[in-house]
Amino acid sequence: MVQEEREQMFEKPLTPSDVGKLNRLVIPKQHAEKHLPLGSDSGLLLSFEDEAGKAWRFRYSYWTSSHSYVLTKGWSRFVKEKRLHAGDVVLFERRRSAADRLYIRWKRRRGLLAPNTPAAAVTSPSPPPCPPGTLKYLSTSERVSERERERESVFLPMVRCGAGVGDEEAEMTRKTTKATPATLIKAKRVRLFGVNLDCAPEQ
Amino acid sequence: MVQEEREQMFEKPLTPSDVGKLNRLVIPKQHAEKHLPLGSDSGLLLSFEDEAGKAWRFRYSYWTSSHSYVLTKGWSRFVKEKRLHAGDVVLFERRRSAADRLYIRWKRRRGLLAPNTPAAAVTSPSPPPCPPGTLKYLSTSERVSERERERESVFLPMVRCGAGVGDEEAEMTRKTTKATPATLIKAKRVRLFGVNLDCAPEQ
DNA sequence: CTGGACACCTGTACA
DNA sequence: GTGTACAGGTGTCCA
Repeated sequence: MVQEEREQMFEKPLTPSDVGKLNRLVIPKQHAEKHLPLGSDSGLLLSFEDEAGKAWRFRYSYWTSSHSYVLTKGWSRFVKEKRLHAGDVVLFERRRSAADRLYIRWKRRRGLLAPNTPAAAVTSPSPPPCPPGTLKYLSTSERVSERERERESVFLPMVRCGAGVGDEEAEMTRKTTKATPATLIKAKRVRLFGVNLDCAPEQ
Repeated sequence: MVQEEREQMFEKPLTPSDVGKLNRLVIPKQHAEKHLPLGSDSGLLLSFEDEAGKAWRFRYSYWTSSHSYVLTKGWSRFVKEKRLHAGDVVLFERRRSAADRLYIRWKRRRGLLAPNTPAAAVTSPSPPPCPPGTLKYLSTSERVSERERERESVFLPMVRCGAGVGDEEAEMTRKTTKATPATLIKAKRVRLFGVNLDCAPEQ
């Protein structure tokens, strides 16, 4: 795959609620306001590309009741397909040369006993459905029902995932990206990150 | 009371959600589209008469997201006053000679052990607030709040209802009523069931 | 401030 | 496999 220069916007370690029945991801306010300005809109559809080139559309909005920015619609499908769990980390990136291209990546939670060991983390680019080399126990509630396994092929409660390993461990730079200040978002054409985007305004 | 010839449009066994906190009744699509055409309107106020002659106005609308027809505004008050529970059945009728006259009736759920026993069902016509001869325990969540008792007078957790019994068991014919095909609904004056109605368009 | 109304959303069942 | 129906939810608005 061609090397595209991307820069990380932010990352978030997933909470139990982020991967639970609430079907939403809370985006820390600081990151949301710096990188994903909502403007005056109540909601917005954003498209992120995963490591396989698959597009993921998420509804992005602000919940006044909880004063938080959230990804709602579409998020639960992502959680399911990627088999994300609490502690796993999602990373949001954008292409440096074209800020309208958004990317989403993920990595397994670092081992609790070796938090600084790079090898302890498994990232998304490999086989997305199941991280390689990990021994994972799926509780009954986590098991994928037979009827909607989508593209998965392993559904045993205890599965040993494929041997494919070796992935560039994303550099976890904490440096804040030099983001364009929040721009007013209107209708279909949106100026985001200083770039005009075609975002479908809801309804 | 004078014998008015009515015909049943449809009936629906209430689900827990229909009588719960969602404050809405889902009307099965087949029945909605056959008997309650919405036309191009997003919402409509329909007035139904109960067995006591009391008028009940419900907001009737279509939820595009779930592709379902629903009664919303006013429905929860009906559920409360009639003490409806999951499994109870609501019946929607119209007068044969004047299709603009809509009626709503209800009956208690049939006993699970004697599903074909007419006496096992209690219907609406008697004392509307509480079916006669029944000993009913209201859980805290079912209790009517002091603030919106409206016309009710009994609010004890455990109440023994009046002695009035004996009601004609409504014939549960499954025959589909020969309904007028959906007619375009516009503004205040509406053609419904082949009859012009004055329905207040919302907003 | 609270509850009702409202317009969304989703998992499941099923044809 | 895909789409439809709907039971069961959500946050937001507003009286």
